[in-house]
Amino acid sequence: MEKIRTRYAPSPTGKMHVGNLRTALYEFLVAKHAGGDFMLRIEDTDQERFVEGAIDIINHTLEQTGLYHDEGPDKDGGYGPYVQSERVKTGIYMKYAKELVEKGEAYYCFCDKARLETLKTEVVEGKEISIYDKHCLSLSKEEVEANLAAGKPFVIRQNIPNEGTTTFTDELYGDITVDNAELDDMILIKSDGYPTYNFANVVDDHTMNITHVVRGNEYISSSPKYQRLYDAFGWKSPVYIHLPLITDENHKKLSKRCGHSSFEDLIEQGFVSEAIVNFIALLGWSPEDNREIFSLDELIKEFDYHRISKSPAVFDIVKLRWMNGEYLKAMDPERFYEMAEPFLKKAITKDMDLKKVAAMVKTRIEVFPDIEEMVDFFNELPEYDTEMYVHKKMKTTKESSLEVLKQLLPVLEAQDDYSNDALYALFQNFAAEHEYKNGYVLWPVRTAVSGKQMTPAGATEIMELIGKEESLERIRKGISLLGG
RNA sequence: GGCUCCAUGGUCAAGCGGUUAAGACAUCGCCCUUUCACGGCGGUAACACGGGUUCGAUUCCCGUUGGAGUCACCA
Repeated sequence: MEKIRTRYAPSPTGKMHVGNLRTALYEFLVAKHAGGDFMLRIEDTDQERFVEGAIDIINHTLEQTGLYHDEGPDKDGGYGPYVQSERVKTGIYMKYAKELVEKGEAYYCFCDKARLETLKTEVVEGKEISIYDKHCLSLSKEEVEANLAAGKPFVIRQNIPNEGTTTFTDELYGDITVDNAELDDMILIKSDGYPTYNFANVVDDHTMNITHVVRGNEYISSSPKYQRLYDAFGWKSPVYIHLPLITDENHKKLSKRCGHSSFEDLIEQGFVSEAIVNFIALLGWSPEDNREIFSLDELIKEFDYHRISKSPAVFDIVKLRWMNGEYLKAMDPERFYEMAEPFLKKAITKDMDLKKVAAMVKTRIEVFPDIEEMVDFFNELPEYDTEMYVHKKMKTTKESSLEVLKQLLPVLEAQDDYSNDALYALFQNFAAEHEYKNGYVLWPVRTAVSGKQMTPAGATEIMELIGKEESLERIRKGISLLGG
């Protein structure tokens, strides 16, 4: 059995789209599950769309997500170069294109833009549709030579017959057959001498010995053309695995507009890479059991590509948030603190034990930016409505709260130990003495001391953190707000 | 519009001829609790429709409808 080789072949055009990341992940998983090799190849044949720094983003993202490659621009495995613009220089694409021309499977085309324009007839949803009319196929060898000699710009097109059908096989979708008449004579070599993606992809996958081609569903309709290329060369076609699309909540292809379409967006929004990887792994694939939390290593172990589904999946950010929360809860406290620190410092400028605050918040947030709103009251008592003192279950009212707070004030003033335990004991005693329920006294205290409807901690923990002076001040403020 | 693909709750999804049609997120309720959250328990909620095939269809076939993708000198 030959060793499985997959490749991730991104174009350096900007951020890492989550769809692309999922493709990379599945390619990685398909290879690694079978002990195969995962390769990185940069497809930069479109100089116009090239974005400076995009290759760094690709490398950085792969590193951050743990999708290490066995071969790539930085790791020669004997199949290099691994960047298409460098491969162009070796003449490989032109060589193979000419081979096709000789076989009659491709031909030179000298049609200019203006003529091509006239071929565009139908306009559907703003898109012009055209099929090349094989005009240049009828050129004689002499005419072609003459044009070439005259330095006339040319492209090389694939020659697809108008009759018959073409079939290719996808591992998931089975056999897919289309009429050849539907297939356009696509351009293999552009007038700038660069190959198109369509051509370079086939040539490279074959020459780099790729066994499994894993790619997005959007390529399914051009796959028959690639199949014809393999057949024309007499090459064995790879195993195709087309992945279902990832869509937004409107079931449309994920776009930049939705704000969380790229890995970078997600990281910026406070998600951790492990959670992102875990989540997108489950977008279009499910394990045999009901497990949902997977490390990358566990995914490698469990990933059977036959269980990839065929229907598109909505990218549900709400579920991602939940999953991220699960990762945060399970995270090593040290690492959590490190990552939470910037957000804590943004909300709390006073001197305070931030590690304790971090611990409070760890099990209650889903993404890091949640922290700010949750802890800002530590820094400064917010304006609040005295209605918050009213709690049905605790049986507190504004009046009862005022009463309790007033009774408590001297006791708290006399208290020097403001540790959580000591304070809690104090409140319990106080409650017992006055035959109050715990909540009856703790609710107003917590409200006074936090000014918030909900807090990541109880009254006593809050008081321990802000200290005696600040606690007393806030309670006095409460008393005065309540009219006492 | 042509072609291709897809179709189980709001979402991710299991199922691969006979099931009370799993599970997770979300949602709702209860419990726990010094509030909220966490956690625990429970509830609501799905096989798009119509024909076949079959003793029996969510499952197989055909059609309808719906959705998506694609139709570049972009990938």
